[in-house]
Amino acid sequence: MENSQLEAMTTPVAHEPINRTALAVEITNRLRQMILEGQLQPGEKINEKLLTRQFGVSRTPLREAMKVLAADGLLDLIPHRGAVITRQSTSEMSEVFRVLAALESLAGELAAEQASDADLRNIAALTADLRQSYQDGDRPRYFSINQAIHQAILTATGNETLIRSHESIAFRVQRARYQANLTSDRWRAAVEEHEAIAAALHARDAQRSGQLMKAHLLHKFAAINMQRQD
Amino acid sequence: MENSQLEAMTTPVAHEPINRTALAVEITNRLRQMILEGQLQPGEKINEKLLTRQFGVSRTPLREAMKVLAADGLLDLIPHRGAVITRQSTSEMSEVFRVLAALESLAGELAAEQASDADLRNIAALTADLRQSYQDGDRPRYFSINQAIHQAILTATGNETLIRSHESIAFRVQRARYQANLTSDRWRAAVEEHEAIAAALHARDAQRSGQLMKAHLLHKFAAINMQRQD
DNA sequence: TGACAGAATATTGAATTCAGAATTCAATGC
DNA sequence: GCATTGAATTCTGAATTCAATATTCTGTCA
Repeated sequence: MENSQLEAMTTPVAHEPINRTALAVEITNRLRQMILEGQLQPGEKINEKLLTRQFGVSRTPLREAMKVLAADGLLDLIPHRGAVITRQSTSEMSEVFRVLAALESLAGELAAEQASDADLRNIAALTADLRQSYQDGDRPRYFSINQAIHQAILTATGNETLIRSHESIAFRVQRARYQANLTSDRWRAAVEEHEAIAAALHARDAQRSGQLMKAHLLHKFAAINMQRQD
Repeated sequence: MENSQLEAMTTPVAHEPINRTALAVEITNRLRQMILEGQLQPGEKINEKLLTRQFGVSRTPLREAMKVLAADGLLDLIPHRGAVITRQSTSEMSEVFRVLAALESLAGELAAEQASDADLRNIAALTADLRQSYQDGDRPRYFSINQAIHQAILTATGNETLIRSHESIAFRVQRARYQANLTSDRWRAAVEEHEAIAAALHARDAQRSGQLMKAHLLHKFAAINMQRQD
């Protein structure tokens, strides 16, 4: 994948052997990952003792991570009773997707205005890869590229605030179990939507790009929601 | 130990007792308030020792609060070098307002669809109060009602996710709002915009309501931005 | 004087300890 | 048998301690 741009951005100074970077941040990311990947199930209680053993750290950084994830809405902190992974009802999912659609719509608008030509070429290339992965029936690769495209559009806006707030909300619907199901119809439609978005961006049509992004997100929600009815 | 005596001596003012059951949350809120009110200036470094004395707590809950506020974008954590209050450049303000405008636009749409009749009556009443405060030239009251209206519209959407993410972003420009003055022209225009929004909500015109909210926010930013040029 | 090395000090990050609240579980009475 | 009480245990929240890093201070030498 074309990560060279991203990597360049995240390297301000040379030092920092990864292991040394703030333990609490590392724990926050790993714990978040565990939740997103479904290793920790919604409704499940966090076992501090177990996790500190797994991570090989004390409770202090773990608890800091928990506070952060709670602020992000991934955990519910119950006073004197611990933390539980937040449950996601369909209505909450609907809430999240409305907000996400608004943010990605804005991203579409801003990207059409602000993206560099290189950004657009990158997005176009990724979109071609996306179709290829669809034609190959390679789901893991498809999801990975799909995420990379959304990320690339966000990044191309140059709006750090948008990127960050999108990230903190998107986390909540990126849990692994939602990716498992993708009907063949929806898959094809999603690829076409992405191609339309790439075209709108190429044409620098902010309004259309924004509308397409919004629709894309709402369709995605509709598809997931459909599955969940089973 | 003798800590209580020491604290009593070194603590400038007698603070109200802190709710022990939610100390970390309490500290998070107080620290956030201090940043928003400008008691801690952008660019300023957090002095842990001083703050723990002021709050009468140990470093543990304070540091947890710092982590949360950093995740919210109010602080920058620099490894082994402490935390500094994030600066607000005009370009960052611009970023924030774009995002805020997108979120409030969504709030306008959703409120037009979802608000109860009681919600709408409440918003209409507040809008009338807003005009009154404008005619009275009562700025503090105007700001207070203005904020109440935005809050009421958000609340009327019933979308908790929207409310929370709006809140965390709005925090960041409330710092500017404390200082922001209001020209007489902008003041009148703002009142009229609010009346138009209330009318669109009353008509349950989601699209129009959303558009008006977006425009209102962007106008507000333009006004603040104008001031800052001086 | 001013630049530098290295010691002294202060600050940060994380582990450990301590206090208090919640949960478990056994004993008692009905 | 079942509910209730209260001690034992476990867990959570916060303070304290300890280790690592950064900063300041001081003395030396050019």
